[in-house]
Parts: sequence; structure tokens; C-alpha cells
Amino acid sequence: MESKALKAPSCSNCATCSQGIFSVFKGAELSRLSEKKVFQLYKKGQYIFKEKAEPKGLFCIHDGNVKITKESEDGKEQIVRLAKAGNFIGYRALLCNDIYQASAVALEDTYVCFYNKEIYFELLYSNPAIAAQTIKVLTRDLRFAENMMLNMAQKHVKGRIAEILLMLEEFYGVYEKDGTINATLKREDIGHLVGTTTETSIRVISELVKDHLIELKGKRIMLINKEKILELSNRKN
Amino acid sequence: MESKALKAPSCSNCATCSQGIFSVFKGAELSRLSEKKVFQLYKKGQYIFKEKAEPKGLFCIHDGNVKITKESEDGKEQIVRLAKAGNFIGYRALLCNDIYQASAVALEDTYVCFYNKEIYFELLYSNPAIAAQTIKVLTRDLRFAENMMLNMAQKHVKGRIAEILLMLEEFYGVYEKDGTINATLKREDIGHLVGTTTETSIRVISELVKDHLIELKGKRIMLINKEKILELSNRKN
DNA sequence: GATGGATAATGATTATAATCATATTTAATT
DNA sequence: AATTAAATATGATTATAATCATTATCCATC
Repeated sequence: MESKALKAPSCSNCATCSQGIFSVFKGAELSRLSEKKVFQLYKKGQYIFKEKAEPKGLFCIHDGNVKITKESEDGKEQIVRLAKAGNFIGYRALLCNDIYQASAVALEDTYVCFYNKEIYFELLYSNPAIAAQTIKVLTRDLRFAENMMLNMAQKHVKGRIAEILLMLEEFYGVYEKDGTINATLKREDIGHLVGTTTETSIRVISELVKDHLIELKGKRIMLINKEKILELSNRKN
Repeated sequence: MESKALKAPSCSNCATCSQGIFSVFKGAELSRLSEKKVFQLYKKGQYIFKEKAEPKGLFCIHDGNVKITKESEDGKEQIVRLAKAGNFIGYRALLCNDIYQASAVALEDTYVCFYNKEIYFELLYSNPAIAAQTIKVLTRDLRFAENMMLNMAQKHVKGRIAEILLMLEEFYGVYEKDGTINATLKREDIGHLVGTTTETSIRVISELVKDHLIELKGKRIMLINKEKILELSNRKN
């Protein structure tokens, strides 16, 4: 599988990336960015970057969803973060001159803008507002990661999954037509998010359906009793 | 318990904080920092700051060890990070203008320098190198947090504790005289680091002693078979 | 050196989730 | 439409760790 190079949309009139690291750019800087970027399609399941590889630049998701995963020594996958349109990925390794500590995989067909690191660092050093924005993004990631630590360390699988479902709805939003979460994660992925097996993930979600806390519409999930889900996520059993 | 205000050591000839956020400062900036800082002793068990409070500034540990903890809704403690002399604490909330998402507790009698946020932000905005240094610290924290996510999500308690012991030795170093880890964490704290109960933490550590992977010298722990410990931390059982 | 409080150790029982096995359903591909 | 593959579902069994209970040890302080 090879990613395809496509005609890139201009950064100047792009609405998607407006909350990310580059949100502080305007006019001239935006067109400077646009000039050198590469626009690519990664098909569902394809790697955008791989753990242990050396970063060559920064990615911004134009359309699609991505999971950031780590692999344990015995081969199990852990999803450490999710990313959607407008999010940047691959900046942690880049910023501390490290190899990637995690991989990025397209959860569906995903369009990505790539900025090589020279451009990124040139802009980072020339514009203090970008540093500030970068710091903001990192602190948000750190908060998320530490919440996940607590989630996994202190809760039983049911509570963890309840919390993750609330997080997914918050992060991806809902499809207005039917109220389902705007993302289609497999049970396996949900398991990899909360540190459990696929079977247990399936069982717990089935239970939640049986107890009328959630409903399935095809592959998609709708939360129908958020108070109870929140309650589940807060208590241990 | 109230923290005591003491005569502060000068930043200008302080060796401890040389790897932290302020490591890029020199001469005039260092004395500017020194002028306004407050030096305090927090006794063992005392809070340096508390979850949900509003940050007033930045702390730098001059001497001692600190745990950063979060509390789950049902009252269980999770240690999300450890800090030692030279480390800064309390910057995450400050940097994103958030309330504290975690508390800081002195693990032993600990001396801390406090810089109010006005000074910190003044220096952060005036000196791009500090922003870069701050970014470096945040990426390191993020890497740690994501490793911990994997540790907790994918491993059994024994493997988690093995990994934490290696981390503790790496982070605190060993006391040359007897080779023990330079920190005295209670079994309870170790449990709170890896998301298990005090009893299980005690049991696992006893097993490790019985299997000659570690040795206890009073309250202190010495790793005597690191290869085996590493192996334990990598496999699941 | 005795007392009390914290920390560590250990046992018995129960709850939780992993593992292994096998269906069933759904989606993808020819 | 038929075939295959992937994803979901469910059952039985075992492994792991939580919980509850009790005892032992260490330390600080009087």
C-alpha cells in the first residue's frame, strides 16, 4: 500500500485546521505553508508513520480519523490518542528530536497535509505564538494521557468503556440525523483504548445495549442514557 | 500544617535546577528570578498544591521528592508523575490557564522555590529559549504518561511493578554505599503508581524478594537481577 | 523500654477479566 | 449470488487480583 500524492487544498482558505498548531497563522504565512506541503491519501488501515521511525515533518489531518498506537513488547496494541480532521500528529517526536514512540494508522480513508520539518521549525522559531500554541496542544495531550492513566489504573473494564464512550462522543461529536457518535471504531479498537481484550470489549458493549444505556445503529454507537453511563464511569462496579 | 518561609538560596549559584525549565537562564535573568522567589519547606506528607485549585505560580524542587497524584471519583489515588530535586512542578495547569488537575505531595521533607506566575510568563514570553525548554519538558512528560498508559493497560501487576522498579532506579539513581534506590516509597505508593491495591503491591514485592530479583535494606529497595526484572516487565506472566 | 500508630505480611474468599473454543452475523470480493 | 474473510457474539474454564480479615513488624514518642 502506497499513499497517493494529490493536489493539495490551499491552507489559506482551509477551515479544518483552524484550531491546531498553525491556527495563529495568517495571510503570507499561510501561503508560505501551502507552497511546500504535500497532500496525501492514506487508505483505511494504512500507516501514516511508524513507531521507531525518524520524523521528517509534521502531519495535519484534512479529512478522516486516525489512531495513535503503541505496541507492547509482547505485541499487544495500545491506542494512546485519537486524532480527527484539524488535528496535527507526529509533533511530539519532532519537537524533542526523538524517534516516533507510537504509530499513526488511518481508521478510515484519510487525507493528510504533510509539512517538512524545516518549514515547521522555521515558523516555530520565527513566531512565538506558534510556540505558545504548541505548548497548549501538548498540555492538552498531557491532560488526556494522565486522565487515561487514572481511567485504566483505577477502574474496572465496564467503567473504563463507559468513560471512553463519553470521551468519543465529546471528541467526535454526533451525527445529527441519528444521534450516533461520528466515528466507527471496532470493538477491537475500543478494547485497545481501554486495555482489554476484544472479547471483553464485545461483552461489555453488549451488556450496555441490553441495559439500554447505548444503542447500536449498524456499526455506529448512540449513547441513550448518558447520566447512567457517567455514573458507571465514576464508580467501580 | 503550614509551610515555612525560609531564606532562599540564590538561583545564580544553584546547581540543582540546571536541567529544568529555567536551565537556559544566565546572569542577570537568574538574579531577577531570585529576587522575587519564595523558598519554603514542605514537611513529609504535606500538600504543595491541590487538585482543582488555581495555580498562582511555578514550583521548583530544591531538595526532596514529590509525588503528583490524581484522585478518582471514588476516592482512589493515582500517582501520575514523580518529581525530584531540580524538577519543576505545577506548570501544566499554569501553561494552559487551567485549574490543577492533580495534587503535589511531599514524599519527604522537601524544600521548594516558588516563582509567581507573572515572573514566569514575563520570562517565557521574553525568551524564546524558555518556550523551547518548556516544550521539551512537556514532550518528556507526555512520553512518560503514554508509556505508563501502556504499562497499566497491557500488563499484569507483576510486570507493572517490575517496570516501575526499573523506572524508579533510573529516575532516582542508586545510593553508592549499598546500591539501593535513592527513594523510599511505601508499598502503598507503589500500588498507587501501578494501579493496584496495597496488599497486592506487598505480595508482589515479597515474591520478587523470594525469587532473588530484588533485596530489601530496611525501607529501601535494591535491584539485584535487572535482566530478570526487565524480562518480567516485558512479558505478561 | 513501653505504648500506640503506621506499615508490612499473610490467609481465605470472591469478583473480575483473560483465555480458549466455537458459533453467528456482517461486510467484502470474486 | 456465492464465497470468503472479518467482525461480533457467546460459552466454559482458568488465571489474576480485589476484598475482607487478621497478625506481625517496625518506628516514633512519651
